[in-house]
Amino acid sequence: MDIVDLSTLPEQDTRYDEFLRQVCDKYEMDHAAYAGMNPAAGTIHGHVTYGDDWKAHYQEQGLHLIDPTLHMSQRSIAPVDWSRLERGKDFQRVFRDAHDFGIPDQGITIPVRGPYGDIGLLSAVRECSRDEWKKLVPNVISDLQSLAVHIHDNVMTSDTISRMLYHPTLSSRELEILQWAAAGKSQQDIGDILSISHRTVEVHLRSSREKLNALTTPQAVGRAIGIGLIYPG
Amino acid sequence: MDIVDLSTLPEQDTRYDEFLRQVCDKYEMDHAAYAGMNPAAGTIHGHVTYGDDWKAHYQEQGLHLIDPTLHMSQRSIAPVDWSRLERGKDFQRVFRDAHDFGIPDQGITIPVRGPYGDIGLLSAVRECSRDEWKKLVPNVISDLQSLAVHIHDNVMTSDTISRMLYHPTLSSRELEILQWAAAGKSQQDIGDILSISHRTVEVHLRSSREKLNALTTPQAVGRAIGIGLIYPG
DNA sequence: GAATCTATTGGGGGTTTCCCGTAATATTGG
DNA sequence: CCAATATTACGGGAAACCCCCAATAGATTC
Repeated sequence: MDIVDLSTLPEQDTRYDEFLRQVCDKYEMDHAAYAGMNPAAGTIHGHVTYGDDWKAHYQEQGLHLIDPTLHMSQRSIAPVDWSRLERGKDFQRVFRDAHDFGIPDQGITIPVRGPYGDIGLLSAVRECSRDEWKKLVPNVISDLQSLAVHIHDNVMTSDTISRMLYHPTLSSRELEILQWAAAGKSQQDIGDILSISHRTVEVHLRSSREKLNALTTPQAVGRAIGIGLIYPG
Repeated sequence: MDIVDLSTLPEQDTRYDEFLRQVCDKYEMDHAAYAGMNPAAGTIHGHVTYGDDWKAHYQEQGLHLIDPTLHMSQRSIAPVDWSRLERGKDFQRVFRDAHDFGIPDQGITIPVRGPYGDIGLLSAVRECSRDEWKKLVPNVISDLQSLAVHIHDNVMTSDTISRMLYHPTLSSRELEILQWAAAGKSQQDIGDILSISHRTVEVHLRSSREKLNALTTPQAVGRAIGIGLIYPG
């Protein structure tokens, strides 16, 4: 999964970066970041107010693969305060590096999910005392929640992103066969059910995997269910 | 997809209903409703401040199958103001019935999604002039957004729901391995990751299949995601 | 009409999964 | 405490799956 820095795209205007800077100003944050991803499409894209040096380092090192703020937020419904993250190996790695670039480990990430498996993460960080932080968060969390929805909604409906996060369109045959696979049928079974060769079934499963960016059929079934394309058998 | 009225469950406390009533009071709404659904698991459950007569009518007529507020919100990231709904056949049907029970067609629904394909919808309605409504919404939308996340997070992590979605108990090892399978890893990969033999991995997958009553691993992954034991990789 | 996409079937061959065993340790219940 | 059950672990062999290739027919698009 590669990172795409949207600010480097020629056709991309800078309103998102400005938007994030305004968020910082208004809510007394040092930095703000938005990351959008679609596991099914295998994409990550982001806007940040961090310096270019940190952005470069983050991408070069592939820190997005281990970043605990991303991992945790992807599995949460509610906002995640970074103080609640596990202080594991990955945490040490990412935040030690971040510290070198002057980025604090005090922050919050708000996850927003769309209907196609897309996830938007709005993060805000601030270097200050623990007490100060604990007073600040309750006052801004509600607004940040709304802003997170707003920015993710905008990003997902913009042409630039929808081209990148194209949600997979499986053919009716592919969906039909994937649905039978989710129902526990073997390729041979499905072939018998649909009166086609099990070879053909395998072809459709393969194209389904490719479209869903899945390595295996179990993963494809999981993705398809997560997106709502099929139902659990 | 059947509806489950959580308030009728004996072991269910009434804090959600109280919560909704407080939302009404604080934000000057006539009624508030929360609906949680998991298309993957095929369940809908809800709390409402509407009268029992409307609840009964809604369930008897199966209005949830055509309710445009549900349909629209399921596909939206941002809150949906009911004034933006298409005035189609289904709309007429549902809101004509609702009107007979004293429920206005002026409202807003806020969708929240969790990592398992679960969707929470917080709706609030108020009978008032269009102008009044347009002034009210911007003032409360941010708070309602937060509340929607809060209530959905609570419902999804509550024991009540997990008891309703029949829950096989998979061992931590089985869940761990099933999660990796959902992430597209092969048995060999998983064995390497966990430093065990790929044979052992297969045994855990087999017992997972048995517990989930699944014939194949893709089906087991689908079931586990539908139940919320693991998340789509 | 040509190009493109989808659905279909097939061969050959390597890889993975699955079912059959065995067995040590852990946990639970009488 | 001991017995029953569950969990963890490993291996051989058969079955299923997955990937490479090619080929035909129908529908859609340009």
